Amino acid sequence: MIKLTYAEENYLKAIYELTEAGKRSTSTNDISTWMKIKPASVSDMLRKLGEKTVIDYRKYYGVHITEEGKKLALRTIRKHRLWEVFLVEKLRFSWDEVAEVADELEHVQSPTLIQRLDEYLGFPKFDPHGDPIPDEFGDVRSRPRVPLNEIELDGTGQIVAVKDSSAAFLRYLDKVGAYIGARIKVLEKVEFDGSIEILVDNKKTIFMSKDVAGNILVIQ
Amino acid sequence: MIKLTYAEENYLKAIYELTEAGKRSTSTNDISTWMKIKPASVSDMLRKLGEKTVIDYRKYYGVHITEEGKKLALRTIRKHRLWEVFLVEKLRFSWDEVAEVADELEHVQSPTLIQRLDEYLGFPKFDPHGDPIPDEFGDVRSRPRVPLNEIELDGTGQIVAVKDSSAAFLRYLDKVGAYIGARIKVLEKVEFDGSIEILVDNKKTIFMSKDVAGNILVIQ
DNA sequence: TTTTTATTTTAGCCTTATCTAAAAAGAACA
DNA sequence: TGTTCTTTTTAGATAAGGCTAAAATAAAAA
Repeated sequence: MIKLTYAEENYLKAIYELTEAGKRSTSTNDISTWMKIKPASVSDMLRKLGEKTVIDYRKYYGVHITEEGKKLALRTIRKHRLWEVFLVEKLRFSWDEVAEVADELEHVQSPTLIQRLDEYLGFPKFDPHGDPIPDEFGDVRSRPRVPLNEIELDGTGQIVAVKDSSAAFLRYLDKVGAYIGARIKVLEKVEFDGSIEILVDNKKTIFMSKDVAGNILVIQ
Repeated sequence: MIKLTYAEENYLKAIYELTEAGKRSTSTNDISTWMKIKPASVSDMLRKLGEKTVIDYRKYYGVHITEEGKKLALRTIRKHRLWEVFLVEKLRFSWDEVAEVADELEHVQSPTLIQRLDEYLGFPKFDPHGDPIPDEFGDVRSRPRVPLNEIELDGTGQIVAVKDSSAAFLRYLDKVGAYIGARIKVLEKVEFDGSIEILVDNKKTIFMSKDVAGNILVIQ
């Protein structure tokens, strides 16, 4: 059985997240930027993760995650997202405050704890940001998600996630009244700048730039 | 503001626990045995904790905890015991399974998290083992606790804690029907071996050796 | 194809926290 | 008061995970 340290778990999670977004590999520099750790340190860690066979690592040619690595990364992500649900639903955290605390909680080692937490929360399928929670076997039931700016005029959908999940952006969304789970309808699409007007939950209209809309993911 | 590492927090908690039991100081060897860490490592850590002014440390003469240290230790203990309550009351852990998981959870750094957890649990005053939970200022409202074997014949009381909280001992107690919170009455005290017979919750009688009774703490 | 630039890796250093082996200090006893 | 035994500390090693500076490699430009 492969054992990972706290730091190794963080790297593997980062690599999974960076490679899941379509690309199949990622680079030392990307990981360095994402994790705010110097490239030299990243190189060294990639060597170690390669030796533990959770990634495929060819010097100078980037990183692919292995099946074994994917399983371990998903286990961490599952824990992270379950804790986020707990923080928001049970402890009244707002959805832009949970990431930091969940980053610590996700490393607590106890299969029973996670099983029980999952059960206690009613086996949630999505975290407060709308990201899917892998099941205990690492399976993710994901629905196709489309950036809001790509929805056609009069098209409807439900906000399920954001691409940029910075606290600032999440606060902005809360402020204007867009939140995960909101039902939306596209009322207008402005040709020349790509900005749009949407109706939220059949009661409130919001105007947003193309950039903002591009950061919001919906299912139809 | 004094910052402690994960390991330093563990040492300080151990020192607090070892010195709270009446004694005002503890030794390198005691800490070593308690924490299962070699004396040489303990010595080194005591030097560091001394420099951080959370303990008074004079080489070869044992350790006293300072006021500052006591405050920090109580903060960790508060977190540990709140998590224990959570695990037992919300996640159906049995009270002999929680220590290990709580030892990890107690190091999560987030004042908000602990405040909210406390509130969510209804501001409990005692953990599942009957030990008091310090409030956010480090105040402990503790009642005088007496070993069960010291209660006089026909005396009554309530089980609030155990001295030896090993999983084996806790399971044994559960099995015979003695649990934290149980109301007890001493029905008989056998002179020659110190064993006793008690009535639990006015319905069940239990016979126990002096050793077992000495490990059970009650309030009168 | 050569040169320049950008990326990545290696080498060497630091800190934390552990260990073992050896030395030092204190306690117990003759 | 020495001598022996126990406890504690120091010295030096190791492993993890970070850093900076320098070297190596790949990619881009001339």
